[in-house]
Amino acid sequence: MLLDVLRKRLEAFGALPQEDVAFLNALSLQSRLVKAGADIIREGTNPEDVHLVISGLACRYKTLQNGKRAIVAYLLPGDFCDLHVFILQAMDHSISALAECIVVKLPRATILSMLERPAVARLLLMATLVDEATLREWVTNIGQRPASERIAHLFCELYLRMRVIDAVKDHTFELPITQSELADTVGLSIVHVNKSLRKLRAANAVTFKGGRLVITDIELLKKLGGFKSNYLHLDDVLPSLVLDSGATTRPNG
Amino acid sequence: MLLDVLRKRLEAFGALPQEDVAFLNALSLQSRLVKAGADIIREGTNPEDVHLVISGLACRYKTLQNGKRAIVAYLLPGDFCDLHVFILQAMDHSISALAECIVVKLPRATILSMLERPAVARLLLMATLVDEATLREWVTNIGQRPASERIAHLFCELYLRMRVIDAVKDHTFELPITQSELADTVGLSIVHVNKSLRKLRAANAVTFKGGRLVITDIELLKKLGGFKSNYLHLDDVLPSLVLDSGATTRPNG
DNA sequence: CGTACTATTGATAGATATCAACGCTGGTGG
DNA sequence: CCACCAGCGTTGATATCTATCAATAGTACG
Repeated sequence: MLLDVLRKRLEAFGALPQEDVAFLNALSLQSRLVKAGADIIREGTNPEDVHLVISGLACRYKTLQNGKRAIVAYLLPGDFCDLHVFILQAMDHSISALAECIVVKLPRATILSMLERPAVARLLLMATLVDEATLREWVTNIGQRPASERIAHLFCELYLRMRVIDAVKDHTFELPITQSELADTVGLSIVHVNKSLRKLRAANAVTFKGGRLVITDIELLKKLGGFKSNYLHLDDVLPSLVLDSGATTRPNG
Repeated sequence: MLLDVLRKRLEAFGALPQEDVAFLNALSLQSRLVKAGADIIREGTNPEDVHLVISGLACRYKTLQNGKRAIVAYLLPGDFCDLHVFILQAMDHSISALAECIVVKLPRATILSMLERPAVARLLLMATLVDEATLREWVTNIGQRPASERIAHLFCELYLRMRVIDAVKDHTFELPITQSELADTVGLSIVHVNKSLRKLRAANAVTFKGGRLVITDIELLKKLGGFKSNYLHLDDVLPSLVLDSGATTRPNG
């Protein structure tokens, strides 16, 4: 089912009643294929439907008057693009596909029927609040950490988020972005990102190459990035995710 | 009434029915005085009540393992500290009073009764979404703009937010923070903040001294900071706030 | 086989941080 | 009342970090 990925994402925060799962499965969906590099939603518009990423990778971004671009969030499978169209008038940022994406369009009526289900509504709200917490962490990361640590922290976060949706295999996951996009994410120049990545690789922490991230030593990476996972609020539900899964043995992990 | 400031904040996004205003006025409130520098809520706790700032100035902040501090939001009168305690288990950041604050404690039951009123619930959700949009803007600001522009942008934002709660008199408002706190907000060193402030003053854009901000030329300040107010989503409701109020004439403003 | 885009590297320039010193202010205790 | 102290603001000198520039190479793609 297309919405499996949404269920997986929501259940990371808490179990979902069987009837709600059935409800999700019964929805008829209209999906759309978006090519890498294409915009899914553009700033200034007010989308008619709500968009949900099913596969691929997308990002929220802002373009500055000086021509620079800031990537302010990554959207993984199961993430909503624009759940706020109900409340706010116009998009204050754009959303673009970093890799080819499958996106489903959920009519507003569908969303409203989802919100009528308390368990679903609660988990949706929770996901929104975690998005906000993640932004606070990004402000902290970009504002206070030097280049290599900044990148290490981002990689830790993405690693955990990818694990939630079962996208990590053998300490490796697809991260189909260029160094240029990474630079726009962490607020560094391309060249400096390149050199910082080399440092992280030399430290035997992580290798990023060809749109693929190989975590060599997650504990080291966490230490380098000063990473604490509490802001993702997975602790209570999925303690196994919070603890490391690396080569080091952790029987209760 | 203590909650006047909340009403003012909410009505910045849309009118509130008379009966909802009456409802707010009828609430019995327990207020608390917090000294400057004291924590209102600390990371790791799960507050019993929801806190709302009535007067003064507070901030959300995070402390890093390397001892640095990041200020990730300012809380003005009418802002909630921890509306998310219903959903998330523990605070992932702390909240501290920058100046002496009056804070009211709203029992969870009170919040629930507020959420039962559609107009109030809608405006609360809207305020939450604007908080998130503001964080995206901060990520952009800190990540992409050089020092002076970064500070100019922050000042523009605070100027608009202060106007919403009628805290701007004569192009001037109280901003009771130190340069050190400003540095932790924009991700710069104290010394560099000091020098950047001097530049902004020399440009005749803004003067920050003694916890007070005097806007000399708001249009210039906006230009320096590359400021676009759309992310605050005041456009539809309070267009007069969005356009300039400065010496330059703008007949259709 | 060009033509982009991406990655990489070294050299240099520019921005920001750190260090150090000083003055100012408000409070505090003698 | 005065001496002292702590926090804040200010300034200049220096160190470090990061950006920019330039060149090269690899890769995908038409």
